Amino acid sequence: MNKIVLIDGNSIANRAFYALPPLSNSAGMQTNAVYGFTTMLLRLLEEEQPTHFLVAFDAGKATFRHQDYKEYKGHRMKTPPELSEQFPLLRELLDGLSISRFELEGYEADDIIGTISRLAESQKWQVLIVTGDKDMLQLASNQVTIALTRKGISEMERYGPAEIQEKYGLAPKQIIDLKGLMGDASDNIPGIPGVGEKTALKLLHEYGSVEEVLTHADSLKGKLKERVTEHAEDARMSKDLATIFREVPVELKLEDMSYGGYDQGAARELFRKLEFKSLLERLGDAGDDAGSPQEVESLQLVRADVEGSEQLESALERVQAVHLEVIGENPHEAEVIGIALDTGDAVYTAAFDWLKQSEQAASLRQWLADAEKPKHIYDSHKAIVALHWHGLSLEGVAVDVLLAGYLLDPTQGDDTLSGLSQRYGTGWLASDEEVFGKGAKFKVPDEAITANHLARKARAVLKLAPVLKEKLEADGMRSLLEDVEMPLTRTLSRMETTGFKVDKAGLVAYGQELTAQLDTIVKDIYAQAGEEFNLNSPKQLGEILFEKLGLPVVKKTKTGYSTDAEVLDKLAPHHEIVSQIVHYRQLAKLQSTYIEGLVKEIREKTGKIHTYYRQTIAATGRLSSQFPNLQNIPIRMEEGRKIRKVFVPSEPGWQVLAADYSQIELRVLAHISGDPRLKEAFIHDMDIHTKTAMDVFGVHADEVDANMRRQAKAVNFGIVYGISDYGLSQNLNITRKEAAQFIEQYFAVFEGVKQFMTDIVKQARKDGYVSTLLHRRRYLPEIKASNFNQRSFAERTAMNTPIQGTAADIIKLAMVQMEEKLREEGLRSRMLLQVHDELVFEVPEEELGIMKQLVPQVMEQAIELDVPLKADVSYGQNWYEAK
DNA sequence: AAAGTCACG
DNA sequence: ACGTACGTGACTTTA
Repeated sequence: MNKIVLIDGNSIANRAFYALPPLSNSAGMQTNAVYGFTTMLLRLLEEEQPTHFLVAFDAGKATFRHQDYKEYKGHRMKTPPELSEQFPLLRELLDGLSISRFELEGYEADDIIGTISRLAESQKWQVLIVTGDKDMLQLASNQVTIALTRKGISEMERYGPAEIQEKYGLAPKQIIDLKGLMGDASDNIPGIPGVGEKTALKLLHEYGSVEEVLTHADSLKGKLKERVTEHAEDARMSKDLATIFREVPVELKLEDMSYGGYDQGAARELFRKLEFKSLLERLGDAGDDAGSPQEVESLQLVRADVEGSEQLESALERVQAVHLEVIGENPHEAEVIGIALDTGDAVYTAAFDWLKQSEQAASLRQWLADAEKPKHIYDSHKAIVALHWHGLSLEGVAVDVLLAGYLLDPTQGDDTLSGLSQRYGTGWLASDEEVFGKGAKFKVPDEAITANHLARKARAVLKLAPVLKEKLEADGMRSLLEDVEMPLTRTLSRMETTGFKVDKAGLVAYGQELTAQLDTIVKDIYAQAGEEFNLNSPKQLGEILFEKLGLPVVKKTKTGYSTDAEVLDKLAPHHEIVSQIVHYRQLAKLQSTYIEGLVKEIREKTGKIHTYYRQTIAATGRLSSQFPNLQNIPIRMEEGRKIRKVFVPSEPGWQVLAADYSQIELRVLAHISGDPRLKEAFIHDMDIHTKTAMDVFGVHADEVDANMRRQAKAVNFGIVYGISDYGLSQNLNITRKEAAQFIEQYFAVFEGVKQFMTDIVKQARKDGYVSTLLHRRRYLPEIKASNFNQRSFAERTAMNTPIQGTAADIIKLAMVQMEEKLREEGLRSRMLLQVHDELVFEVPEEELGIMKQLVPQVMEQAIELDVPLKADVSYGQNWYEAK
């Protein structure tokens, strides 16, 4: 069957113009409307596969409508020149892509489209009209669908008669009556004053048409009756104006609109001229056509939920890759919309509802949950968590290509499936952004399009898995993936779905205390400032401090005065207000992030907070925590630390148990550097900062005062961070010279550490990367930069990453082993959190004895180093007490 | 969306 | 001479 796509050229160009940033070519000519138009064209060509295609434009200023009503479109703003000068380009583009276009003096694009759609309908063609103009809905029929752009242009909503009925309760024809009653300010169509969409719909639902409404004007009440009677003529005229004229003398024949694809060479030349880089890439510039979207391999696609559940059942044993489409960032509240399974021969797709509920999907659900059925996947973590909340489980992950990609290069920018496919050359895959849109424009497209995209994702996973696995093997990270990261995914999922019980009332009560305190402080600050201002605005605060009160400017930011804690600290002696501001900042932080923020994250049903750990974010191999971040709950200041009191066990009589590694990073450093003195210190389990002070200052233990220990501690931090005299001087508030001396003294004593630092930088320069104990890698291309800053940064990173990363490796090992132990021993205790060097559990009373012995033991024995690892354990009624 | 700030290890 | 300590996430204001 023939299918024609009709585009309302002016409408779409307008939308694109206003929706997109003002992109321009090197000649300074704005091209955003053409660009937006082009991406839409390409998408329609690909997704609709039309046999015919036409773009209609408005022509001339006056149309037949102006003869009836001079003010028609009277108030409309002039088309800005930045847009009107894009129309010639647009025409050129359409010609270049062999897409027919049409315009006719005296008629608008919608009249042309109305006429052509009528002709196409009479030939029993399928018609898709693309526009931003709701008036066009009047053309909808069984054969004619209207795609309305929403907000931008990437999002389209399709309307047939059924959708119009659903949305307005009207037949397509009645759209004209709707407009007749309510008018249209943008076209300067009056309608009946005071009648908006609500009233108009009510009237139409009752009487059906403008004429009938007018006939029954007498039975209306009050003001409405008055208005309808008075403006009857306006209504009739408005309806006329809104009626699309479907008898335009279009000399073009339907056959003239046939579309048979475009010439790639011509398109390339056009895109080059217009400087559409991303579109050129899609075409595969530089003569490389392999990855262009027009030439993707065809897939044998079976919609298991609608046509082939039996086929799938018999194919299940051969499925190699699975893709679950999870919508949303937070898997604890995410929607799963569909699944795709790839055997290598065919891809089977299904809507999630079917997977979740259909009897036909029972064997598929079993297969998903079967640890003995290996399956490749992208982001098993997200899938496992999202599925959990729907009562489904996923086991038997063979290769998680997201994890594999992360290990191969944790700092690569784009770790989406599409990005990985491109990087590893396994074929072109549309990005989710292209298919779904992003931000406010995000929308799940039609089922067919979605199924296709999901299928292609499953295929992308299938192709990537062996490639990435081989690379991992070559780089010595197969075990890191299979024995650490993938098992950890399951452990994390369990921790997250278990969640941490929170005393909501306690949180709210503390919030009220803070509100009262904040109130007082704010008033005080305003009084001292002599005016009220937005304390949360660094800009306004800066004006008060540095202009009104004349305090010295310590530091500037890109945009103005700096007012951060360090600056305020220096300003404190100058004015009383400063310490108040510091206090305000502290409490405001608690209130917004840790009271209000956390309250929002408590699940109604369970009274728990479920964080989501991200396993593929940190460049060093650490985890990160989101929604909410439970790795940065206050502890350093007592006021903040109190927050931890609301984190309680989920069962009565249970306790919170926490165990943290003592000095794990310096112990790791002792191990990998082999420095004898550092090793010695840990073998004798000495206080490392005191020991450092003794060695650096050359004094006895009893001669180390608090200040010396503090300075030594800062030096140790500096060592771990990749030391620089400048950084240390900043931290200790001393001169760079003094800092440099400290460092020199340190290196004189800890020669092994010094050696390690120089070696690791050399190695990074030679190999281009540094590694952790478990062979985790981080590439540091900037280690060769000529820019001092870039290079220095890379050098510090080279020193820090093996330390921080190895510590991350170790606690990951401990977590996996801990989970195993709990299962083996049949313990009911549950692991809840990881905070980089700390694990938190909830423990039944009767397991307290075993757990306070077992947890540190597992942590300490997770791996054997040249120095002992040490973990301290504590427990209490809540997280605060476990200190 | 970026910048500034601050919470944690 | 150069001028930053390493790694994260959340909130608020502002452009």
